[in-house]
Amino acid sequence: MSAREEFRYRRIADLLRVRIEAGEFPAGRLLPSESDLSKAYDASRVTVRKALEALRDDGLIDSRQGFGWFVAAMPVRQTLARLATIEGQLSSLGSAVERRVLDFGFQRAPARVRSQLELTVGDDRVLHVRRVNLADGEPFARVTVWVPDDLAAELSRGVVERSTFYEALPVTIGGATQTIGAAAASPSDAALLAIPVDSPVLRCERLTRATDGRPVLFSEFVFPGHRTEFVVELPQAEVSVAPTGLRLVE
Amino acid sequence: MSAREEFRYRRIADLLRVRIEAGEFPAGRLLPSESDLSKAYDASRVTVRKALEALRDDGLIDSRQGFGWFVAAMPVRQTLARLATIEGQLSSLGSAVERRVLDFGFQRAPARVRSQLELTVGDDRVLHVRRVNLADGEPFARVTVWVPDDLAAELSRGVVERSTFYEALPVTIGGATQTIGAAAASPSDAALLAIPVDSPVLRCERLTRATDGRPVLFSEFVFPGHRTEFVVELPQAEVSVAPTGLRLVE
DNA sequence: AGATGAGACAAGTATAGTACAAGTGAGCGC
DNA sequence: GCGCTCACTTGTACTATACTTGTCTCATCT
Repeated sequence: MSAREEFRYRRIADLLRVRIEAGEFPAGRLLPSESDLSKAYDASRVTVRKALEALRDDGLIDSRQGFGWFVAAMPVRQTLARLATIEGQLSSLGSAVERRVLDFGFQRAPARVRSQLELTVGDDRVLHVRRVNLADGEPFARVTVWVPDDLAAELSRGVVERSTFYEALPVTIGGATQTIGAAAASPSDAALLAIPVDSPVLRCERLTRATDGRPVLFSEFVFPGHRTEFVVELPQAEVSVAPTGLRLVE
Repeated sequence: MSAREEFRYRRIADLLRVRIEAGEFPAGRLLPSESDLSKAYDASRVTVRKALEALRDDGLIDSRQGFGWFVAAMPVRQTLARLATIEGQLSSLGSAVERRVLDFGFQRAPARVRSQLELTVGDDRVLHVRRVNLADGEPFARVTVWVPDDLAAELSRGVVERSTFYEALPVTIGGATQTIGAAAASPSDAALLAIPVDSPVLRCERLTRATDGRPVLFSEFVFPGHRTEFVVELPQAEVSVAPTGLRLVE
């Protein structure tokens, strides 16, 4: 029994969180009533309430007196967190994550990278890092990253091996645009990922921007198709949770 | 057990919206009176009124005291089914979209579909539709869809060919979870999509839920890898809904 | 001392049902 | 034509009920 679940309300909160994040209750949807939940989880209303209040503190749900508990509209950050840290997902599942750096050095940016990072021809020196990520000793991704050199001053080969770029960069991440496509494994990627040449792979490109909109990171990921897949939550337009009797007065 | 029902007025509003958008009431046409509707839907006039007022807030209908409720002259096109229907993106880009239905019929759900749609072994009849989507005459997707049969009563082969499932289903879409993976083209898909066998394809599964959380649609998409890729926006602070879209690459 | 269980009560919401005021339009008598 | 009635409509306001959350009190257990 883990320390997190020492208390019943903690355990119930975790169970509810899983159900909500699994999409059983879309944003705006009412949860079962406190009395229903207390019956379902065989706990008192006090305990169920503490669990719900804990989830409200996390911003996952909200409530209105006489109405009920409903899922808050939030899912964007959730999605970013899940997509942004594939390594984190694996490590939280107990896998031993290892980053093996193959190339590390400064060079002039290839044309595609230069345009994506909005660099000029004269000022196009970038840090180029190519590495393989392994989970439990098995390769699961080949990652290539380009960083403008003025942001890469603090980076060393050791830092890149130990931490993610999002942690190592001296800027605050504002967002990213990612493309996901299918391709056939190139001979070099096939060798790195221990898969046959031309077998299907997921190929992703991601352009990450700082909060001021400046592109700070261009990365390419290649995942073996048989081992990986993306999960995307597609929230629908928010349902109104305003009281029906509410009306604007002049 | 208490699967708490969604609010009646919202359910009635959904039913009326479908009837209006299906053209049962042309623009300017009077709807049945509130008392008629309350008899027809076996609900009180207060409830019917709330449903109508919800539709008025959406700009779909309007009312005049002593006259009645009528369909608005220029009904605001509902932004509801915005869930990245690829067809919509293509048609908005000017491509001629065509849906060619290959299979259409009722059958028992395969085990995986049954569990995803949360059906029981006794109650597992589903509508199974397989089709090919074409843009400008070129195939760009093979789509297979399963719908619980109680939701498929209104669907016909013609409806499926003319409209998207999101428009045709008599429920309001609440959200969806989508997985994206890479695979090798099967012989049948290769033939349908006019690509070589074993060439890389994007394979997506999507479970769509109604606003009350009930799974209403399970679909599988296969896209040729060389022509298509997904674009995912990962904003961190913005509240904007970030739709996931599929983009054709040249 | 804090987590939990059980309950009572207040306040808010959705719905059903009823009643009445006010607006609309068709049909009537003139 | 005009004015009127009358049936029907929406707009609004209540009551009542069942259900919900919000907030207490008190007891029990570790």
